[in-house]
Order: sequence, then structure tokens, then C-alpha cells
Amino acid sequence: MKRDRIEEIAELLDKRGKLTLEQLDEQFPNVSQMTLRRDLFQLEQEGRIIRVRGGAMSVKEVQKVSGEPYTKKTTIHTDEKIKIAQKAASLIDENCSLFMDGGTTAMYLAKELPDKNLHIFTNGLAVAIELAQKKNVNVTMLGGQVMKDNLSTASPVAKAYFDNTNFELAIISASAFTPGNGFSCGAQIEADLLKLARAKAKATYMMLDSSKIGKIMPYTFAHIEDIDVLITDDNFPANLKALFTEKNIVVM
Amino acid sequence: MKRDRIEEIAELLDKRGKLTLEQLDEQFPNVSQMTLRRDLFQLEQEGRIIRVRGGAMSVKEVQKVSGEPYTKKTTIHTDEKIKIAQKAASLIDENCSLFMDGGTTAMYLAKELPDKNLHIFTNGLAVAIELAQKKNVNVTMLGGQVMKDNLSTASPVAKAYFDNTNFELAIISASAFTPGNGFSCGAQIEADLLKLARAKAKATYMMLDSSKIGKIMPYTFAHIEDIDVLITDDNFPANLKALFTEKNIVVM
DNA sequence: GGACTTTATGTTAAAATTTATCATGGAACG
DNA sequence: CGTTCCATGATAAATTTTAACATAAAGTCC
Repeated sequence: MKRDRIEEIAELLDKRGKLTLEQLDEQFPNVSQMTLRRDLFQLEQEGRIIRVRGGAMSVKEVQKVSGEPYTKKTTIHTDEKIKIAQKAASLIDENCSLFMDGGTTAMYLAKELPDKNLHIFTNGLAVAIELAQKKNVNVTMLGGQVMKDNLSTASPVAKAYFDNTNFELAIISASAFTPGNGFSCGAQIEADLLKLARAKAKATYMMLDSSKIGKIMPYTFAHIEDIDVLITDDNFPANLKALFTEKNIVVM
Repeated sequence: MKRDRIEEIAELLDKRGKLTLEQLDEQFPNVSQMTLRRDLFQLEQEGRIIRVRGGAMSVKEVQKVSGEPYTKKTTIHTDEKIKIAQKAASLIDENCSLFMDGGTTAMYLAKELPDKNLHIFTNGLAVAIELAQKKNVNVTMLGGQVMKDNLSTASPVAKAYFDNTNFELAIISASAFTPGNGFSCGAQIEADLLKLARAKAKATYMMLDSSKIGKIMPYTFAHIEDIDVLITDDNFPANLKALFTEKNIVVM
């Protein structure tokens, strides 16, 4: 049907980056050019493609050419992060109240999250915008000074915010991890916030892609025993995994 | 010469996101459309813009979080709002500390603002992201529940934030205005925030495009005499203007 | 099941935009 | 100076997009 065809077109465009109407016509010989045009129009409305003269291109394709500091980051280790985000999304039940940080992995989680009844606290500007798209998700943004490199906020006043709020789950990620130094990040104020979130939550889930392993950043905000679940990718070393499992921490 | 013009076009496109050839023609009345076309072609070759039917768009624009809901709104009365934003931008001096709301007009102001040493408080997610692009601007995001229709936050705790901060200027806009009901908006909590910002600031500048005139929204947050400067467009009725000027309020 | 409405699609003509081509003027250069 | 090169402008031709209407298919409601 219509929707199937539209999805197929979107997929093709994501794959090829750019297609002319002629090429699309070849791919879909059983419908008219006008129909394909209308499909492209709809996809454009949905913000997934950009129509250009002669055809259309995938938004993702354009994003690859990126020069911005934040978007650059999002292209690194994308596949692992998406897989981690998908795993994390599968752990979140309806009616849950949770905290998410503002990192790129959290951004993918925000995208993967189904539109369920949830209440989410976050300090990520981009994360908040992404979540705001979902009708059933209630989003609360934590205020504070905006950090330009990762578009998230942090503030000494955050505690005041947390005082009147409750959440069961903190899903956070780290910029670096070693067994000795634990989970660390690059800003004191960010570390403070994450510590607070961790303390406030009943459980802490850590998303960590394996590229972070062996790195050390200035501020540690959690050690191995502070977390409840570690969500990582297939390249996570077995010997490290043992370190977690022997402390009854689930690694997935 | 040629290169200068091309750079200017690129800059404009980064600011506005998207321009039609007609709009470009207005901006550059001394060259022909064909020349502008050739400039766009060259910029496309350089990978800095994407040409679309009718004009071109900035690559940066596409890289923004996809499918923003407020993009719908941003297409209405765009030209007036940009002009108002430009006027407002010209009023802001270096080293100023100010509050900006999260509306679409504020969004244009954020884009028009030069990269000067400023400290800006805002409750707009998109505004904060836009401002974070500027190296010299220090941005503080106000936290709170995210309102999905306009991507801004509001919270009863905002007062706590304001208590420890100072700003000279509040640049805000309203959803509706009549002489009797003053400046109003659609959410109580938003009205509260704007009132607070107004009270905190030494001066209040109101950005109001003329399409808002005669409309009434549920919550009034300011009356004529509460503001210091009214920034509006050329369609602002003369009789209303008199109402402001007789109270020594600058209308521009 | 039949009459109705809605939705998706195709066809064609009209409108708009882009490309191609050639002509002009001025700057650069010997 | 004369020549060459480049940027620009004007116009016509080609292409693409939009708009309008017609038709077929799919639901929907008694």
C-alpha cells in the first residue's frame, strides 16, 4: 500500500543518499510519477527527506557532511550507540519516571523510545526536543548553564529541582571508563549532576559503548558497584564483563 | 565582488535556514537572478548549501534535529518577524545580560544576534541551541516542564533560579495584544514566568508583530505601561502607536 | 449487500523554475 | 592599444513542478 511504498522510498533514499525521480520511477514501475511525487512530498512534510530539483535526498545524507561540533560527534560509533539505545529502550516500561543525560547515546535512546506514557527528566537540549515530539511522554528539562560542546545543561541549583521530584530510573552514559577510575566525564558540574541523579534514582543503568573503555576523564561520577545494569555493545571485553557480573551487575 | 557576495549569501542562508530566489533578489538588487543562481550553484559545489526548488537552504539547517514541530509555526509571518528581530538585535549592547523567551520571534532574534560577549537567559530549547552556536555568548537555560507546542519550558521553581541571577533586559513577545487586555499568552505558567522576568529586569522590550493585534489569550502578563520599548513592524496601526507614545514608551 | 463517502491514483494542461546560449562590458595583461 | 578572460545580463528552450479534474479502489454505515 501507500505507507509501505513510502517507507520503501525512505529506506532507499537513506541507502543511496540521493535519487532522481527517474530512478524512483524505475524502482516503482507500477505507479505513476505523480504518485511518487506525492510520496516525496509527504516524506518532506515528515522531515525525513529534502526534495531537490529532479528528485530528493535523505536528510541523513546531508547530516554526514556535517561540520558542527555536536553533529560531528553523533557520527562516531553510530551503529554501536544505536544498538545500545535499542537495548536500553527495551528496558523501559510504561508509566516509568526516569532521568536521562544529554549525551549522544541518550539522543539515540530518545529516538528509539516508543511513544509510551513516561515522565522523563533530562539535561540535554537536543534530547528534550526529540522527546517533545512524542505525545505521551512528559518531559522536564533541567536548567542551568548550557555547555556548548554537548548541548546539555548543568547547574549547582539542580539539587533544588530534584528535591521535589521523583524518578525510579537513571539512564546515563559516561565519556570514559576504567576499572580503577570508574565512570568519568569532562566537567565537574556535569559529574555533580550525574551523581545526584544516580543517588536520587532507585536504579542506575549505564550505557557505555566499548570505545570509551580505557579512557580517563577528569571527574569520576560513579564506580562499578554504583550501577545496576551496564548496557554495552558486542566488543565489550570478557574480562571486564566478569568484573561486573561478579558484583551481580547485569551486563547486556 | 563575486566572492564577497557569495560569502554574504552563505551567511544569510545560515541565519535564515532557507531562502527563495525572490528573497535573495530583494537582498541583492544590483545583480541579476542569473548571477545569484550561479552563486548558489557554486556554494552547492562547495557543499555548503543545498539547492531546492525555488531557492536554497543551509546545510546547517538540515543538520538540526529533524522534524521539529515548531518549523510549522516558523513559516507564518516570517518576514515581519525577521525584521522585528533585526531591530531588537540592534538594541543589544556588548556585555549585556538579558532574558529572552522561547517563542519563534525570539528564535529569529537568536539567529540575528551578533556573536558578542553576552549572557542570555532563556526558556526556549531551540533558542538555547541556536545561541549555543555562538562562541562568545554565555547561555543559561531555564528548566521546567517542556511545552510541546512551542518547545519552551516553564516551572513554578523558576523563581528560585531568578533569585541568584541578574539581568538588565527582558526581551519578550506575546501571543496576543489588545489595549484593554494587554499582552497575553496561552499558559498560566508561561505568563508567570514572563511576569517574573519582567519584574527582575531593569527594562522590558516587547517584540510584537502586528498579526497579534486584536487577539486575546487567556493569561495577561503585561500591560502597556509595563514595557519600555515596543518593537513591531510597519503594519502597526497609528492609533495604537499613539497609545504607547503618550506613555513615553518607544515604538520602533 | 448496496449506497455513500473517503482515499489513493492517473492524466493532462498550465505554471514556474532551471538550464543553456549568446552578447556585452570591463578588468587584466602583454 | 589590442587581445583575452571573466563576470554578468538577457533571452529562449528545456525541464520540472503544481494544479485540476477524472477515475478507481477501499472503507463505512445503515
